[in-house]
Amino acid sequence: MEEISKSPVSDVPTLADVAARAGVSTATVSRCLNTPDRVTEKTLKTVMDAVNHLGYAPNYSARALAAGRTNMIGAIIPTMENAIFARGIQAFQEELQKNGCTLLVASSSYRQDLEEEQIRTLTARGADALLLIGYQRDPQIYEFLKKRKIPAVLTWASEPSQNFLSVGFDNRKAMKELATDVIGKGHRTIGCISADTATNDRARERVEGIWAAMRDAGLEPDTLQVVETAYSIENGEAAFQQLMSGANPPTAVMCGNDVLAVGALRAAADLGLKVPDDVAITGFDNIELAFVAPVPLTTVHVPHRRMGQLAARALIEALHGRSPESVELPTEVRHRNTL
Amino acid sequence: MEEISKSPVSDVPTLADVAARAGVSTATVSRCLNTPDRVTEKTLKTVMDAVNHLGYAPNYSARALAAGRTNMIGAIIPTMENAIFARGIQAFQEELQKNGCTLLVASSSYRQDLEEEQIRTLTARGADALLLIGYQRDPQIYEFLKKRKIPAVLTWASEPSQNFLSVGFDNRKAMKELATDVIGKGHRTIGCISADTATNDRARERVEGIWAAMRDAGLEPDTLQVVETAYSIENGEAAFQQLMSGANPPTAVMCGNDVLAVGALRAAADLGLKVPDDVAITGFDNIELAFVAPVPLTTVHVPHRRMGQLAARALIEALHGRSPESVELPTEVRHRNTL
DNA sequence: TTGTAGGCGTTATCAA
DNA sequence: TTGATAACGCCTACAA
Repeated sequence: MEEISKSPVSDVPTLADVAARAGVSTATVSRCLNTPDRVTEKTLKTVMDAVNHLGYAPNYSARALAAGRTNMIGAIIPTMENAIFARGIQAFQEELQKNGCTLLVASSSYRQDLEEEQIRTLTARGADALLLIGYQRDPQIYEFLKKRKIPAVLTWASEPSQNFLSVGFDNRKAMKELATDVIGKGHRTIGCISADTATNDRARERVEGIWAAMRDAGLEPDTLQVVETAYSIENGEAAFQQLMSGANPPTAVMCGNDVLAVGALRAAADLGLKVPDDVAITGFDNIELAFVAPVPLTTVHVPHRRMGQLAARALIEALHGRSPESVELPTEVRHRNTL
Repeated sequence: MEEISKSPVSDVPTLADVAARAGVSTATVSRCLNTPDRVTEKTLKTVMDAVNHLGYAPNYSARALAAGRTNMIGAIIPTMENAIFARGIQAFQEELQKNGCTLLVASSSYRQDLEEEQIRTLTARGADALLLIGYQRDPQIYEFLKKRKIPAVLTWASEPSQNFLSVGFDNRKAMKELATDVIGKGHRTIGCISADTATNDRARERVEGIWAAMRDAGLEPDTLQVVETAYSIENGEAAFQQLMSGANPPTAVMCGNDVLAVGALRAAADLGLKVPDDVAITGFDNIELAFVAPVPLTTVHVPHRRMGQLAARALIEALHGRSPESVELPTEVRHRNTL
């Protein structure tokens, strides 16, 4: 990595320039910009005229340094590639913007070590607050954030201990509800395609939700055939094939998300299996893919946009020194044609 | 919008703290961090020990203020909601990260006025460089960037005049190629569902590509039936219905992107039309949706990830004071089952 | 190789 | 209501 050198500074106007032109002090200009009510209407006008004339825009680095606050909020998400997080983050960003904050993003590629690195990077960059996905991470990270007094909101999950601010939903409950429906349809041999349950709390809770439903129905949870794989259509296909070629192929395959489910759907078609007659398949998230799929997917609807919006509000609240409450959003089984 | 007040500053270590602990000056610490080669191995070790012990992390606001550079690069995209931009932006971010830069994002909701506002915001926030989508915008913006000496790369398009740095592809050529195939299949009555051609250069060029192919084939371009609408599956459905209920329903409907095409596909199914027998439908972008669609979509493949990566590199080059060349990436018609 | 010291553009405290 | 002025944390000539 080489040094980046900046070309000779272009002369962008500063507070001092505005002050000079308006014939006031820089302090007054600053007030006009930040607390207009603490200034005479007349001086305000004079100053704003100067601002407009010069095309002045504040230097946020300087402002951040002086004020100890950047108005930037960071979000670290596993990936930007699929619609799962995109919708929520889009809403998050819109809400931030309404409140004068800018979004700083980083992606962790579903890796905990990278996430930790990103957290340090974004905080060093001055992120005033952070949006994180899920709750499972090294306790040191939480200590770090606490020590630095950086509010964080955990999303796409409901933090069980309630020790942290979270705006999300109960993955376990949501999946249990769907699993109960699956079992209600008479399925007794069930398969599951999941993301890595060791590091991904959302994935783990979803699997646990299936187990819970099985127990409630008097089924032996151990009979759930779980295949763990990374989220992608291709992996969903492979996992489905693996499940169906086993000794005791499931009659229903519950997938950790819609992307995997679409893969399963394709694999089923390749195997000549009719969905849902030969095999039932379910998803999770209710992204576009779900209702555009070859067979419209029965899945769990998650209020992504609302979650992003509320997460932003919670963080803004926290930055205002208030103590926002965690919120658990409702999810809802969306019945379509694969169950 | 209310003031955000920060809680009493948590004591995060500063350069001075490190210097004190290592028994050197702040200048030396700064050198250890930025130009390790200009420092004794011994002092480097002493200093780095202190850094680690204190858990020091640089304050980027201060650094930015002093150095006149933030190492943040902004991207303003029409929307983060769908996969069209997500894949490219993800790659862009990954490449930035490799080079020590952080991504700042804003979305313009496909509105030129908002985009302009975002450009000003991100530059005020200190973005060293910018990624923009398309090339059509108020010339004043380009002047503004030039005056501020902020490198910008135009993407998802090839800037025709070659006056600006761009890393993208030729929308016109790409769509012309696809249209030529459509015509080659014998279609003479063609429809087109496009985004707003007045403000969206990519959309406009794609339509022009169809016209060009028609002219080459001796067809009258005016006979192309164009419906303009915002990108969404629902709008694609509505537009398709509108086209098919016209006096002279097309036998082929070329869509401005895959999202619209999927909508068209659904509408066709609702109307009881077989694709491609009764009507051909094409997309653009080749996002996941395209090959998962009820009928796998014939579309134009765009190298999104490569584009994002090269755009990042171009910007980094520019920040190093070099003059990167624009690059036009090849696209390629992906034949599947809807034509 | 290292230290000194000025300055980057704002904010915010304190007087006036 | 306004104006001086001291931070804010770091970088970088310039000296030593």
